[in-house]
Formats: sequence, structure tokens, C-alpha cells
Amino acid sequence: MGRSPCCDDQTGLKKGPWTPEEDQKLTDYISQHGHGSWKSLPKLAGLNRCGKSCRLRWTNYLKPDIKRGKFSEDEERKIINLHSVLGNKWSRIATQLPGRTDNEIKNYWNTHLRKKLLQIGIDPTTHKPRTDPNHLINLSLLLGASTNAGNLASPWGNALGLQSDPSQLVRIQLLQNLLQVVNASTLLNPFEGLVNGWEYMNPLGLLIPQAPSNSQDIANSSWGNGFEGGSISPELVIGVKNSSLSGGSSPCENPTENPLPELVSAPPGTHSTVNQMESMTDPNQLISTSLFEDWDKLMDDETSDSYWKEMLEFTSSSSPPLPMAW
DNA sequence: AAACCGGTCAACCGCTCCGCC
DNA sequence: TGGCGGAGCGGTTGACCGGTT
Repeated sequence: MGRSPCCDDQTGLKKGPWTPEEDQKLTDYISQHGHGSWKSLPKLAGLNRCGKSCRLRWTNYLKPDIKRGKFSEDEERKIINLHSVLGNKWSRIATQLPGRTDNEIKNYWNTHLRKKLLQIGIDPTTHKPRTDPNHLINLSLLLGASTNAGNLASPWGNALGLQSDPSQLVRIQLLQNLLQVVNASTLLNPFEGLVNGWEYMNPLGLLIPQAPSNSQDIANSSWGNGFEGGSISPELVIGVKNSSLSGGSSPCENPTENPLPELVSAPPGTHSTVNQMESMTDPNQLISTSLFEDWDKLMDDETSDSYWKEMLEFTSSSSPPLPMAW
């Protein structure tokens, strides 16, 4: 026997779109008395609705501080950053975006941001480059086309700092795919002995050299300085090894199914994603520095022809030796 | 002009969490 | 300590709208 719905057809309570009169009744009542118990509110407010429906209507539409209208580019970046860390925790994401509701963010993600990420070759669930064979073929074709044709950069590419050369993104993805193959072959336990020097990833899922193990070292080290203005700031570095987000939708979850480093990972010894998030006294700290902005700068510094050579040299010098069983 | 189609988003459904008894 | 009920959350649905055929 299933759970009885809060407002089934037999109760005679109204469902469906709200009328302006109903909105007015609800707004008037809450502005005078507060919402109190949602269950008793409809009766007190003279509404033929269930309390749940009233709560939804109020929190998603009628509340005075709700910001309506188009999402700004900054809001988009925040959503993507937060989604990469929190997964589909829309209410948690909404707390970082004043005036936006979880429902609105969820809808916006599903209708806009997912598609944008897919268009630039990022898996919106894992926030990593897509690796399915068909997509790789498309990437290869795009790479060939982009080196011969003009600028294909989209506004979204611009937002990611790739406006100067769309082939850059394709190269990044191809390299990332290559590295993923290497990593998958190299790592017996990718979440324990993660590749030396390749433990950190940026918003595009690319690997970034490993950080020092504590914040003081970060402040003093080349990781902190060398990536100053071009790296993930320490407070943005989120734990991956111990990540244990509840629910089934986090991209950080289930490393066995997802044996690649997460896009935002932590210096060794940091706490889990959730712990780190919850330990922050100022939630805005999480998004005080845009990963995308940092990545923009990093990319700007590394667009020379020698970039890939250096990158590959770094890879070979900092990656662990291949295991015997390889 | 009408049918069709895809995108958007408000609202609903069902589940989990949490506090209270 | 277990049951219950309220509140909240995330996934899904369906109405609506604009563009296309």
C-alpha cells in the first residue's frame, strides 16, 4: 500500500495553475501572519489548495525577494562551478545565488546549461570531457576543420577563455582523453594513488599540477604563486578522496564507476566535499574566485606553440612509472 | 491557416529527512 | 527507540508559446 498523496483527487482540493486571486490570497495571508504551518495555512488563508502546493507557490514564485529574469553570465558560472562540486543539490546551489530558487536553477540547468556544456564537449554529469567514441571522432573532425577554417568560437567558448582559438579546446580535450587513457592504465586505485603531479583538475576537467599538502605551503609554494591569478584558489580546492556526498547524483560519487579524477579535487588531507562546504563560515567563499576566470588566465599564459611540448614533458617527468602489469 | 515540433517553466509527485511524542 | 507527521528536495510532467513546415 503506497503512501497517500498530500492532496489527492478525493479531497477536492484544487490542482494546477494558480489564479491571480489565489496568489493574492496567499500573499496577503503570509504578509500578515507568516506562513506558520503549511498544512493549516490553506484553510486559514481561504484557499482550496493543499499546504504543499501553497509552499511551492510561495517559495518558487510569490516570495518578494525572488529575482526573476535572465541569468547573468556570472550566475551561470556559479551554477556550473557549484554543480561540479555538489551535483544535483539544487537547494544547496540556490543558497549561493540570492533571489534564485532551486526550481528555477534546476530548470535553467536542464534547459540551458546542460546543452551548453554538451556543445563544448563537457559531460554535464561528470563535468569531464566526453569520451564516447563518436564524440572523439567529431572532435578530431572539428580539430581538422578549425585549424583550416576561421574562428568558430562561440560566446560560451569566450566565456571559457578559448575565444582566441577554438582548436585549443579541441586540443585540450584530445590531450585530456589521452591522459585519461594513460591514467586508467596506470592507476590501480585512482582515488588513492592518484597520479603524482596530476591530482588537480580545472573546470574543463583538465589536469593541473598537484598542490602542496596544506594551506601554508600553498601560500608559499610555486603552486600558490605560480598559479596566482591562474589557478584554483585554495579555498576552492575540494576534497575528492573522501568525497561522500549523499544521494545518487553527485559527480563525485562512486569512484569505481568513474575512475577518473574529479574536476575539482583537494590537497591530500583535506576533508570531504560536504565537510568542506559545510565548514565554510562564509558560503560565498566557495565562489569568491571563479574557476573559469582563473582558467582563462591560465590559458592565456599557455597558448604558445611550445605549450604542448612543455605539457607533455611535464607529464612524462611527473607521472609515476607505468606498473609492471601494464 | 493549420498542424507539428521543440523549448521553457510552473507545478506536481514521491521520496527522504528530521523533529516530536 | 520506533512511529508519525511536517517540511523540504529532486525528478518528472504537462501546459503554454513561438517557430517551422
